[in-house]
Amino acid sequence: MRTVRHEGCAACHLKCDIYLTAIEMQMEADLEPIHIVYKKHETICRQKTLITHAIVMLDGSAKMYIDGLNNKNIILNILLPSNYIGLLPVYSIPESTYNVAALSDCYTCHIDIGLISTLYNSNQNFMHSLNQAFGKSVSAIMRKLISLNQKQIRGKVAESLLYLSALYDATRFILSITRKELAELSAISEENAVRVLTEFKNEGIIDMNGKEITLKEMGLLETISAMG
Amino acid sequence: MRTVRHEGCAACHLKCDIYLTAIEMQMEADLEPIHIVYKKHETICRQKTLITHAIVMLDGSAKMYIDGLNNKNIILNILLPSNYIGLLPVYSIPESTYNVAALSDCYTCHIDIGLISTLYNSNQNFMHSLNQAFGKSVSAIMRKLISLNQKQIRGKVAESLLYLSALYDATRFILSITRKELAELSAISEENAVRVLTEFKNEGIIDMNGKEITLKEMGLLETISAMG
DNA sequence: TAACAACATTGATACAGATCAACTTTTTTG
DNA sequence: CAAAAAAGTTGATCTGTATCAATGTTGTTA
Repeated sequence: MRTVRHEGCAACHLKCDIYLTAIEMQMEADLEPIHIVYKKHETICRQKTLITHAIVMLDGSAKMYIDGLNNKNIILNILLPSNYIGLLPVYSIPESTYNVAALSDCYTCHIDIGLISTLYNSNQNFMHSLNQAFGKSVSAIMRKLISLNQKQIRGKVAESLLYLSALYDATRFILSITRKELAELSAISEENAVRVLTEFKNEGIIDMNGKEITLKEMGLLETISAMG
Repeated sequence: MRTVRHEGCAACHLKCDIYLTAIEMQMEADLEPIHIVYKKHETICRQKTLITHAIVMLDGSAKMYIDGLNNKNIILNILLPSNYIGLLPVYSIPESTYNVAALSDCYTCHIDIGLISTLYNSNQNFMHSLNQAFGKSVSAIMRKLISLNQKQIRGKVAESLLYLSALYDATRFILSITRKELAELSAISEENAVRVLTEFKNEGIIDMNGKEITLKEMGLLETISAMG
């Protein structure tokens, strides 16, 4: 982890609503953003700790996950640039309900949560954009509740592959996560994640060598995911 | 289902924030509340349908649940008087992500969602109270995600019993749900729900005859729930 | 670049929980 | 109030998935 002095924040301007809103409200001087670089594997946010800053992803990718019972975590989603971390206090949740860890080196910008709340309360557009993001994550979690509970492993893996495909907006992509993490994203064991991948490969549904994966039969994957 | 003409709404005044806020904002005249009585088993809110009104529970109890894959639903929680249904549009989710069905005859009050949004936008206290409720439900769902995924059946049933105990604020209560619904609340099969209940009874952890349940060893139940 | 750690893969085994089946009890309703 | 439907119960069986074990591969670092 490396703290970088704020120098203009060109990146933030491009990647986050907070800046635009602060400027609009003539509160840019209050921002005092802190840029922090996290190395791969470092923890960016720890479950059950007090949230003092909202964090904007500027570069890199990270996993959002919750602690499971026997060291078995569940990955909720993958965070990419312009995603926010730590908005929960706006909704009266002072402590984080999830962890975030860097999947690659991550450039982030931290902004005092009190200022976020002020902007939220005084700017309706900003409020709506945060509410929308929050609302989306709620419906996403509900979907996940169903799939993790009722789909079997092939359906879960298919869903994860489709999720990653949508995330990278490509049917051929380099897996940014390990097999173990793919398993955590699907809430199954690592061994079964591998097994299903090879099954899919043998069935011609995907191509795979190492970290590079190509989804060949999107329709089939969607069926497998939907049927469970 | 029976629609009742609005006559003063004394019950609503007592049971909901919306009224107090509307009065404060001098918008009481805009409320146009509709009182609807649902009979046991009737659907109050259907997943994937457009939400036009917020609904306040005035009397009775209902289950909030999501459609599973093979007609296997998951009950998220039980709703009691003063609980709200259908606030999602405030967070830019136009369609319901869940169903609500009456567990007993339910007296409800429907209020146009547009008015709720207006109140939300113009009154910070109201906004905070809705945000707080929304935030709480998010953390509750996250907890459920873990428990439904990683606990085994004894842990799940113990958790459900503790949930009901907290809900009714009593260690001895009449189960308002069937065994099948207890199973859906725990995301296990009906048969296993019954089996675990009899196990708990034989082990002296609970007392049970028919619908009446007494939690005798709260500490033990908490351990079982926490351990999985 | 050698040594070690992390990651990936495959097969064999064990087990928790779903499903099936048969039956009893309670509740609903014509 | 009788008949039918819904709810509750128990045992036997089946199956999907976790776990264990062994081994290969890739990546990291001293």
